[in-house]
Amino acid sequence: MPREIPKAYEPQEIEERWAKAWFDEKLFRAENSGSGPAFSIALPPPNVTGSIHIGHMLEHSQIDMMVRWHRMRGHRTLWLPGMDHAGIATQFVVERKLAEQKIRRQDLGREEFERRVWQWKAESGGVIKEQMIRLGASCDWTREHFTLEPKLYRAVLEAFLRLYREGLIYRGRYMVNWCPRCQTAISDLEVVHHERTGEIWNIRYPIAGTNEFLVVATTRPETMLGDTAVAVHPDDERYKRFVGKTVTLPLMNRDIPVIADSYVDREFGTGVVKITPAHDPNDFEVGKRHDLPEIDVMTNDGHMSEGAGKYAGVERFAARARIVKDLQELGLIESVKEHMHAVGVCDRCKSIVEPRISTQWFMKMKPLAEPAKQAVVGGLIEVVPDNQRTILLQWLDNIRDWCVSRQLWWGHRIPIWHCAGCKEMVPATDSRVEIVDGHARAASAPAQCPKCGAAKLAQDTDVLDTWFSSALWPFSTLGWPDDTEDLRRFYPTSLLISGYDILFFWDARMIMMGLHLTKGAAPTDRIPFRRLYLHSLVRTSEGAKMSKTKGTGVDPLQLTQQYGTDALRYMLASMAAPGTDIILSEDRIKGARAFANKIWNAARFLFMNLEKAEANGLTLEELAAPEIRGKAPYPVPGEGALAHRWIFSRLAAVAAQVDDALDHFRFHEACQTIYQFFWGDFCDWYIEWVKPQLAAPDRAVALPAWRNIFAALDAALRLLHPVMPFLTEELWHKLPQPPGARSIALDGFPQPRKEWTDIGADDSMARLQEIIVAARNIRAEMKLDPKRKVAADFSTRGAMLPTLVQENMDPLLRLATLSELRVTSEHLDVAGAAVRSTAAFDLRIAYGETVDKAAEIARLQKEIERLDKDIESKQKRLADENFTSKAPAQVVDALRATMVERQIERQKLADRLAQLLS
RNA sequence: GGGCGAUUAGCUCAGUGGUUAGAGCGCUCCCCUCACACGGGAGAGGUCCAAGGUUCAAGUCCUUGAUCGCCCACCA
Repeated sequence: MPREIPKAYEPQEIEERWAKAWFDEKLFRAENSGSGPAFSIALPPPNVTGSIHIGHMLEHSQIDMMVRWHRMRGHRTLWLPGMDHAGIATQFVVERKLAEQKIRRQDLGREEFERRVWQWKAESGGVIKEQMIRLGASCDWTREHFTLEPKLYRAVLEAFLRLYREGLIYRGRYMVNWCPRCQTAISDLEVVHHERTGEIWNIRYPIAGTNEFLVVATTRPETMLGDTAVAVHPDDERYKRFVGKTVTLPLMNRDIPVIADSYVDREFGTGVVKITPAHDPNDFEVGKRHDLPEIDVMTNDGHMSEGAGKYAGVERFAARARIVKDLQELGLIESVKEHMHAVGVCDRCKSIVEPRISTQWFMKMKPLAEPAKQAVVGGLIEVVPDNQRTILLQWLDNIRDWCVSRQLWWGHRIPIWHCAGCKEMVPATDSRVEIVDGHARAASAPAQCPKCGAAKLAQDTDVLDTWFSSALWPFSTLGWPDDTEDLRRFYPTSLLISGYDILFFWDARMIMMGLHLTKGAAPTDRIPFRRLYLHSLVRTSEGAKMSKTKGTGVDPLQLTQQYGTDALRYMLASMAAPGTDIILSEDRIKGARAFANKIWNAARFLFMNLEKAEANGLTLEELAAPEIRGKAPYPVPGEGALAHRWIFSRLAAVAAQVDDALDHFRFHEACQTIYQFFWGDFCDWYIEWVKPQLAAPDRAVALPAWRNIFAALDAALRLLHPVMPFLTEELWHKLPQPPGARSIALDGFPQPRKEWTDIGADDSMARLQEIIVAARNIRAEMKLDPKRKVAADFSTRGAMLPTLVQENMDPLLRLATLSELRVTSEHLDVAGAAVRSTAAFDLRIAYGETVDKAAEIARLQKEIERLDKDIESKQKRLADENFTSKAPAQVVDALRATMVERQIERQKLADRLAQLLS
C-alpha cells in the first residue's frame, strides 16, 4: 500500500492501467443466468471504420453512467457493444482511397472490391473499439457484434424473407431520391433539405398550330427534356380552352398534351405546370393518373441520357446552362427570377439529389407503424424527453414506404434471384448463411425457377440500406432468430440511449421491427426497449452540429490527454440536461479537472495522515476494512460528534437524490449533487471539522473518527464511480477490500439509508456554519490577519444555541480563527466593534478602529433597504384575506415566521446603524 | 408551410407554482495555513426577452409578439 501519492492527480497512467485491466479481466461480462433484475442496453453501433468523436463521448458517458449505476445496484447488467458496417459511408471511404491510385471500383469488380473493403475494415476497424476501451466504456466485449458478421447476416436474411413473404417488402418502379455521386438510391431520411436562392425560369411552350404559348415555370430546366405533358387546373378559366390540345416541347420538338389535374395550384406562378413523370414526385403521380409516358433523361452519374436527345452525355448542370441559353436564343425564356427553394442534398456526400424514377425495393411502413404507435401511446415504451414522443408519433403517422435497396457492393445482398427466362423473382429458401472467403452470404440459393423451370438464376445485385440491419440490432445481437438464453434474459432491453438526430433512422425502425419480428406473445415482450432516452447533441458555439469536415470538431482524445477522461466525462454529464443541446466550454472541463484533483487530494490527505495514526498504534485494517466501514457511523466522544452524524445524514440524502436524478436521466443534477457533497460538505466542512480528531492521541477519539471518515470516503467514491470511473477505481484500491474484490465497479452503490438521516444534526450543523461564516465575514471586513485569533462575543436569547455552541466550541473557535467565544443572553454593546446579526443571534468582534465606518454604514443601509422591501411585501401578502384564506396554512405560517425573523434582523441592523451615525 | 426548443448574473448554464432565483467560470479583496493555488476565506453582480392573462401566489402555467437555433415538408 503506497502511502506516497502524487500531489496532483495524474490521470494518464492510471486510466490506461485500469482500462486495460477491466478489458483483460472481462470484468463487465454479463451473466445470463442467476437471479436478480436484469438491466440490458445496446450500444448504438458506431461506424466500423470511424473514430471517436465528441458525440460518441457524450453518448457513451451517459450510457456508461447508467450501466455502472445499475451494475453497482446488483442488477445483472449487460451493455452490448458492436459496430455497424455503415454501407455508404464505408464504401465511400474505400472508393476515395482507391481513387488516389486512379482505380474505380468497377475496374476491380464486385468480389475484388468487397475483398478490399474487408481488408480496410481489418486494418482500421478496430480503432473505435480500442478508443472505447481506453475511455472506460464498461461494455461486455465478449458479446461484441458486427452487422456484417454471419450471425447478423442470417438475422437480416430471416427478417427480409419474412417481410417479403408477408408482402411487406416489394419491388417496383417508383420515384426515389438518386444520388449521382454515390450512384445509388437513398431513402427520404437521407436527403437533407437546404434553403437556397436559385433561379426560376418561365418558359414558353408553343401551342401546336397557333401563335400562342403556355408559360411554365421550372427551377430545373434540364428536366423539361423529359416532359410528357403540361397541366392546368381543371377549373382554371384562363386555360380551360387549351385542355386536350397539344403543345410542342421546345428543344425536343415533341408534341405533348395539355391535361387538367387538380394538383395544379392556380395561384402559383402562371398556373401552368410542366409534367416530367420520370423526374418529379408530383409529376410522377400526375403521370400515373393520366397514363403519361415516363422519359428518364438522366444517367446514374448525373449526366443527360439518350432520352435527352442532343444533350445526351452532358453533365446535368452544364446541360441546364446550355438549355437556358438555347431557349433564350429561341426567344422562349419569358423571364428569370431569383427563387428561394429547398434543395435536397445527399446526407452523406452533399451532392444535389435527383428525384428519379427507378426500380427499387421498398418496405410497406404503415402496417408496421401502427403497432409501434400503439406501443408508444400506450406507454409500453417511455420516451424521454416527452416532447420527442410527440415528434416520434407525428412521424409514424405520416410515414411513407421505405426504399431499402442500395446500388452498393458493401452490405447485405438482397436474397432474391431473378430468373433469366421468365423474370420471376425467387427468394432464398431460408435464412441460412454460408461462409465463402471468410465472409457470409445467403446459402440457400434457388437452383431453378419454380415458374418456368429454367436453371439460370441471378441474384439481385442490390444490397440493403445499412439501417435495415441496424433496425434488428437489439435482438439480432442477442441471437435472434434463435431462441437463445441471452434473448430470453435480456430482451426486451431495458433502455436505449441515442441522439435525437437518429430517432427516425434508427429508434423508430427498431420499434417497428422488434414488434413485428420477435416472438413474444404480448407487445411488452416484443418492444426492443422499455425506455428511450434521447440525448442532446454537442454543438459548436454557433449552434451548428460538430463537424470534422468543417473543422469545428473537437477531438475527445486530445481533451482526454489534456484533462483526463474522468474530467471530460464529468464535464459532459454535468451539462447534459435533458432536452437542451450542449455547447462545449473549455472552462468547464478545467473545472471538472479541478474537481478530480480535489477528490484525489482529499484521499491523499487521509493517507498522508494515516502515518501519524499508525504511529499512534492504529492500522489501516482496523480503520477501513470493509466490515468496519459497513458499521459506520461510529459514535465519537466529545466535541466532534456532530460532524460525523451530519456527514452520514448528508450521504443518505445525496444517495437518494442521485438515485432519483439518474432514474430520470438528469445527469447534470446527479453531478451537481455529488459535486456539492464532495467539495462543499465533505472537504470544506467535514474534513476540516474532524482534522484534530484524526490526530488525537486519545485512541477512543481517533479510532471512531478515522473509521467514519474512511467509510464516508468509500461511500463518496462509490457515488462518484459512474461518472468518474478511473479515479474512483484507483482510490478504492487504496482502501482495504474483501479478498478477491476486483473493482469498485462491482461494489455496491450507496443506498439512502434511513437510519443515517439525522434532521437534528443537519439543523445544528447549519446553525454552526452560520456562526462560523458570520465570524469569517467580520474578519474579512476588518481585514484581520488570517492567522490572528481574536475574541468574539455571541449573544442569543434561545436555549438551544448556547448549548450547541458550548458543545462544539473547539471546532467553532478553530474554523472561525477565534481565541475565545463568550456566550451571553445579554444585549451586546456594539460600539467599537463589528457585528453580524441574524434573527437568532448576534456575533461581535471588538476591534472597532479598523472598521471602515463609511463602508459599514453603507452596508447596513443597503441591507436594511432590502429587508424593508422584503418585509413590506410579506406584510402586504399576510394582510390579504385572499391569501390567508386560500393558501395552505403551512405556507402562510412559514411566511409569517420568516417575516418576524426579518423584522428582528432589521431592528438589530437599524440599532447598529443609529449607533454608528450618532 | 408546419412543428420543436431557447431567451435567467460579464460568460456557459441549472431552476419540479410557494420564504430573499442558484451553480461553475470570470471579476473584487485577503491568504502560498503542514490534502489540494487545479487551493482556502470573504464579497460584488440578476426589472428572469416584451406585453397581456390565469392564480391567494408566476422565472415556472396560458395567449400574443420579438430575436436566435433546430427538425420536418413534393408548391413547379
